[in-house]
Amino acid sequence: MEDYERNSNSPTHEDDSDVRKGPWTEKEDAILVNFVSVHGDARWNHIARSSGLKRTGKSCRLRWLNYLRPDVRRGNITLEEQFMILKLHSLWGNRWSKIAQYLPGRTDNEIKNYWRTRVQKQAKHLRCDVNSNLFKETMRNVWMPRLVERINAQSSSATCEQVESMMIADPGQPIDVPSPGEPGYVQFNPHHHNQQQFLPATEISATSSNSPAETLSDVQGGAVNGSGYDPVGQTGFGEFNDWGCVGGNNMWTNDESLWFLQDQFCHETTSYSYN
DNA sequence: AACACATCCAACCGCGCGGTA
DNA sequence: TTACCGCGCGGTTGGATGTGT
Repeated sequence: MEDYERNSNSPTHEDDSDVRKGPWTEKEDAILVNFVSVHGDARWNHIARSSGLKRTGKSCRLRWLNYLRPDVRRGNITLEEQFMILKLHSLWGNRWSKIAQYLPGRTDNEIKNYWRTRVQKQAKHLRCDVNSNLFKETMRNVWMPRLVERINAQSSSATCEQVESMMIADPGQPIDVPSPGEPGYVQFNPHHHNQQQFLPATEISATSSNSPAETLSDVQGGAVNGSGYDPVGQTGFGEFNDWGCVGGNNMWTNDESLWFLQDQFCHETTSYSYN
C-alpha cells in the first residue's frame, strides 16, 4: 500500500489525480447519499462518475454499504450477535457476507473486524490457532454456552425461543447442538418469550425490529449483576462466576473475562499441548 | 503530563465470479 | 469462445482513539 496516503485530501498521485482516496468528508457523504436516494444503489462506477465524486465505484459502494446505508448498525455487538457470529463462523468460516445476512444491519466488514480484533485475539492469548480444533471446541463447549447463559439471563431482551432459533439459524444444514449431558449442553430458560426471529436480513421487513442496539453497559447490569442470575449455571461453570462484564465491556475485551476463559480453557484442556 | 503500547475500525487492495457483447 | 467490465468478497493496512505506566 505504498501508494496510498490516507490522510491526504489531495490526490495520491499526479497520475491519477482524478481519484480521491482516504477518509470521506461530510460533503462527499452528502453527495453520495443524495445521489443514491435518487438513482438507487446499483452500478457503482456509474454513480462514481455521474455524481461528480472523485472516487472509484468500489469506494462509493463500500462507503454506502458500511457507513451511509440507512439501516446500518455500528458498534456494540450484542450477546446475541456474538453468539450468531461464533455459531455461523463455525459453520461457514470466513464467509463474512454470508454471516452478515443473519445479522440485520451489520456489515461483513464489521463482523470481520469483530472476529479479527476480539476472537482472534483470544486465540492468540490462548496460544492456539484460531482454526485449530482445540480452539473451535473451546468456543463451542465453553464460550458459546456461557454466551447462551448470559443471553438467557437477559430476560428483557433475549428469550428461550430466540436463542433456540439462533441455534438452528442456518437454513441449509442442521447445527450440531450438544445433547443433555454432553459438554456444552445448555438448558434454555423456559420462562422467556419470543420477541424476534433471527433470519437473513433480506427476509426481515423494514418494520421488524431486530433487538435494539443495547449497550454493553446494559448487558453488564442486566445479565451479570441483575437479579435472578444464577452463576452456578446449568453447564457447571459456576466456579468461575465472575467472568462476566465486571467493569469491562464484553466477554472479549474484559480482562477478567479473558482470565476466566483462560482458566476455563486450561481447566478443561489440561491434556492438550499448547504447542 | 507525557509517552508507549494496545485496540478499534474505516477504507484500501487484489482476486475471482458472473454477465454481456 | 473469448475478452471485457462491474461487482462483491476476503484480507490487510494504518490512523485514531483508548489505556497503562
